[in-house]
Amino acid sequence: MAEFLVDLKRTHDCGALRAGDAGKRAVLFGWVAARRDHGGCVFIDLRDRNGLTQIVFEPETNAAAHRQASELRREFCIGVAGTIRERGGHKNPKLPTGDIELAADTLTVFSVAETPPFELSDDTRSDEAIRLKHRYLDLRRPAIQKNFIARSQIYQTTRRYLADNRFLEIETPFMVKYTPGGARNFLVPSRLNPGQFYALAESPQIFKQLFMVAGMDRYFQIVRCFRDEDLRLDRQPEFTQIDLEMSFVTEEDVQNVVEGLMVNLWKDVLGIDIPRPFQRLTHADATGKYGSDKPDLRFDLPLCDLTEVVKKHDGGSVGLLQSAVNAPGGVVKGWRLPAAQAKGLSRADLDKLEEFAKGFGARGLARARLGEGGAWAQSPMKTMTDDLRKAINEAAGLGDGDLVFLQFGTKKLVNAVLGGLRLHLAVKLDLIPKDLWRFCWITDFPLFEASDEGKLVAAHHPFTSPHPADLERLESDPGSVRARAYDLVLNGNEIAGGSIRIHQSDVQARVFRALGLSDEEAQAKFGFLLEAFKFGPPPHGGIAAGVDRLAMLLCGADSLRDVIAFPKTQKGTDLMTDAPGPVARRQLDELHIALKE
RNA sequence: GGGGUGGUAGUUAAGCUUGGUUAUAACGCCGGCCUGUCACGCCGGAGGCCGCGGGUUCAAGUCCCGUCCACCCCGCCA
Repeated sequence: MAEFLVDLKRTHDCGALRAGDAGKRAVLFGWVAARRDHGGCVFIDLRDRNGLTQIVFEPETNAAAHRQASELRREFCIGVAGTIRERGGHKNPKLPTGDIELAADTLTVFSVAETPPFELSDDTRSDEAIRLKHRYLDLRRPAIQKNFIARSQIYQTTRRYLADNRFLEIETPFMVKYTPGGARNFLVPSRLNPGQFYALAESPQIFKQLFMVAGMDRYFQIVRCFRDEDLRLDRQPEFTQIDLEMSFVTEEDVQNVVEGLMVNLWKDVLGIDIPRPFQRLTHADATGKYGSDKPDLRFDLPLCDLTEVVKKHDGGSVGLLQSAVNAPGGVVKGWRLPAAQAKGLSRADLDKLEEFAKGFGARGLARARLGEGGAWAQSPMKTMTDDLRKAINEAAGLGDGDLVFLQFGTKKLVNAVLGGLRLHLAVKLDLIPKDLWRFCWITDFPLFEASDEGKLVAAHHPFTSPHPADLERLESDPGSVRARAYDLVLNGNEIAGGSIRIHQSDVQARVFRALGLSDEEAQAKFGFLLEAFKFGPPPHGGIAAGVDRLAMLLCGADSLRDVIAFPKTQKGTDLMTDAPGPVARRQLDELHIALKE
């Protein structure tokens, strides 16, 4: 008797067979996706990662196999052998293999399966927690498998494209020295060095710059990074980046390489041609017009700066506006929602939006609906002078039935609220066109931003090169200095970020000083890099792109978790393995760690 | 650290506003029938610590307090 795997080798996968194969013998392996037992004959939908093939067991073909088939259940792993047959009048146009079926004469059950804990269909509505607990089953779903097939293509395309462009793939350590600043690090205790810790690398930043010092010229790596920060829909504590660095380049050179990569990815994964060059927006324009440094450009609806108008009218008798524009750095901005869209919002909806605004730390959300002759209805700012109201109507281009939202305060808050509102309502009112890929480079980021304590911190990282034209203001007006940094934004998602680095030690010293870092501190934190830069560093720059986010967008997935094989929950746990978990006291002792009582 | 949503058979949900007989349905599961289904169909059946702990009450899935878990957002993510 012929034995499966030994004599009966797999001849086709479950998505391969077509009408032209009729009459051939075939051996298929896979999982039982569905069973339809008619008593007289038994149909099995056999599934593997390539598709579904209908298997039919009939008593006249092989009575024993037919009997055996009625014992099959969902998710049994089986092998079948038989003859491929055209289905005649019973074709299934919904299946690529629907013209044929395999009339099985031989069946083996490799393993049985318990009833799955959730429905394994593509459109399963089962709670994600239970699917994560049995992730290996969730990963059997064709819709999920499709994501990982696409993700694999992303790796293939990236390696081919970057190799073609003379990049070397070189690895960097995950276990590194802790350097302060930036994301919180996961720490790894050192058994051999009591009281000492490694950090898991949040990025290969410093190492890749050292590759440039070493003359590697062009480096890339598809690399895991670790950040111990709170999770989001689009943020996991360990994530993958396409990290690259190039010597003797300007920002345009780096951007060209990345644009080429994106064009190749969209072509290979989706078969879509993305036009080049990508749009470019300065950071000032992006935050000014859209209130965000990662604007979704699939729709416009820009914000409008009303600071000067309000100033000119001295607050228009509205005390809050008056004090807002008189405060240092205070701005007033508005956002117009045209009448056609605004009519979809009831008064109760607007009240809910106020709660939404408060979520960003706003004290409220002033809004008005334009009525007859530019009058404001449903507005809390009753005391506003007609002059200011008219001036705002004109500045914001307000017409009959339009809604206008006003926000005042610090630039950061105003942009967060109105930019957030713009996005929130676009989703709610379905204003975002589908199947649109709006890539955009955000350029000219500020080099520094103010920390909570009012100190300057690096907006990107401390090795980012200042804009040469702004160098002279590094000491006198550091807040105005632009960085040679750039982000690639796609449909409102930051998918890559990078910069031209500092390679002159005098400039680096001035940046450290601006950051309030003494020579000793700089030496203690980044001494090895500064030391390396004494030995002829080339001008260089690079970028890192988030593979998980790219995969999410390319797959049309709603969540990063749908494109990561074994993702963490929002609390950073793994529901399948139950990580993180406690360890024995003995292990802690070995690591020289004492638990706080 | 803050705000919000949810947790009821294996799964997905209803019931909770207004406490009151045996907690309801669909899918799945088990048994029977069925030779052309493909979300097969028909008949029958089993399946529940209503997340957990406390409280109020004659009585709690339902009201109150606490807690755990999952998800979304803000802060955070150089």
